[in-house]
Amino acid sequence: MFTSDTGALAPMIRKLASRSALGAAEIEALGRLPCRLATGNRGSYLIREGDRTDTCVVLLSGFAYRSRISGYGGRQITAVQLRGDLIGLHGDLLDAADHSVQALTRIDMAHIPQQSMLDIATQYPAIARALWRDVLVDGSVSREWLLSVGQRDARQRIAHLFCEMVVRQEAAGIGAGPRYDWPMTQEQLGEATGMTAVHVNRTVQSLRADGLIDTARHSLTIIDWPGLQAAGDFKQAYLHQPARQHA
Amino acid sequence: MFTSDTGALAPMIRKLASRSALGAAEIEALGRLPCRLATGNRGSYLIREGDRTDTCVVLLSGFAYRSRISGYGGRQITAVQLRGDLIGLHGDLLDAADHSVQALTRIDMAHIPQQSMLDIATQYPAIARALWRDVLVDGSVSREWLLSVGQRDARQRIAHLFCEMVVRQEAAGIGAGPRYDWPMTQEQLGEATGMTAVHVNRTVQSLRADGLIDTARHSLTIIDWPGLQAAGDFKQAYLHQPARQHA
DNA sequence: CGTATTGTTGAGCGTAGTCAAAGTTAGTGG
DNA sequence: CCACTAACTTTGACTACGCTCAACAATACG
Repeated sequence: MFTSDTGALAPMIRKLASRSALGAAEIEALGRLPCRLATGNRGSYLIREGDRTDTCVVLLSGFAYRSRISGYGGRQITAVQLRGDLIGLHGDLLDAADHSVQALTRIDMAHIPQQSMLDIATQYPAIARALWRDVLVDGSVSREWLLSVGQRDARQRIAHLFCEMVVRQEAAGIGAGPRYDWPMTQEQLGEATGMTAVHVNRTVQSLRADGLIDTARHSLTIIDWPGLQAAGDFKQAYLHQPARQHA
Repeated sequence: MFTSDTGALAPMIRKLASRSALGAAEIEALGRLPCRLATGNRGSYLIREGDRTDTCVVLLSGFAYRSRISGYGGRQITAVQLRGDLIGLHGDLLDAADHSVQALTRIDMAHIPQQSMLDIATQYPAIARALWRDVLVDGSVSREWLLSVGQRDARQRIAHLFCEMVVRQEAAGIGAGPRYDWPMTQEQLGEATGMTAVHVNRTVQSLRADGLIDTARHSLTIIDWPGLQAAGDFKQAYLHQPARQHA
């Protein structure tokens, strides 16, 4: 069931190691984690709200989003995850998953037994620190999203999310051009920013008209990076990542 | 500097033990954590954005809030913390604090060296699990706030926050009447819900007029608990706590 | 090539924001 | 203990950002 597929977890290890100091022993131990590989289609659930599970999931390729739905049917996307991201560290620590995670594109993922994660964290304090750091950064991103939705206007929200995705994709080693993968529909962009799809459309058009970006179906092209950052009130400190290289 | 003040950390231990299974050894070890006690006045900073610290803070009494400020001056309160809550587990795991934490009332707190927390978590896996669980619940609450601000209208947001504070105060063993401490001004309530103080005021008045609550300067009285829950679209599952007793 | 999904446009509306001032409560110092 | 001041709450009039509804165009996909 769970095998130790050498190299499969590389995207996760790369991410952890890029943010925390890990020695050869730790990296090797992470590589030996038992895991079960799987793929998912667009829209498929990695975790369903209410689920009880004893594994956690690592996204190996593609994009996914976390969401929760209000009692009146409004869906809020609370985070976007990309290659290397750890998802559902909750495992059996919580009674039930409090939100869903769904694939935004076709994805590859790995399931790792929760107990193995806890064990490896106990055995290697450096790994425990890396996992803690990872979760703390997720919390910081979550707070920034709340700041955006609570305090910024439509234009800033959209531009800010564009900036975040660009910086995170670069950090994850996905694309580096002015052109980036863009996995979300305008409807989903609205669910992430607390806006309707119609208003998202008008806002994106305004950013295009101002020469900041260009969009095609599944891609986002950055035309004026400083301008986009300014339009989105974007300061990348909250991502706790090294600065984006190209101007 | 750091002493092991027996019993001082009781509110934190109580909270951890109420959510996770901890044995006598773990509870004793938590009680032996070195800590430095301090008090703070309303408005004082427990953590300031940009700070670098090697301690984490435990709130022993009173209320505090986390906030981050946009480049245009908008302040978003991202969480409210009460007695027993762990604050700033980040310590030296992150380069710098990405948000501030300020006292909402006069508070008592304890500073614990970050390294002591990591050590005790390494030594006692059950404590590691309890701390993980604590952080995961914080994440769930954060997502719910994002859902509120992104998808719910003014009335729902305010009512929802009232409900959350009531349930959490009960869980923390603070008050149990229909009357609860209410530490926030309407201005702050607006900063928490992404609304202006003026609109908060009108919304609170509407909840009062509908016979759901009553408010006085520093207290909130629940008149119609089921009605308030309905008005706030409140389901407490996201708090991952036992159900509130009284109807 | 046909159909479903996604993106775009327009008109009208409503929730929440803005600005400004008055009323009320709490806190402070004489 | 009272007077004064600062902080907080309340009210009113007006504005505007973003929503709703509805239709149509373009694109992806089977």
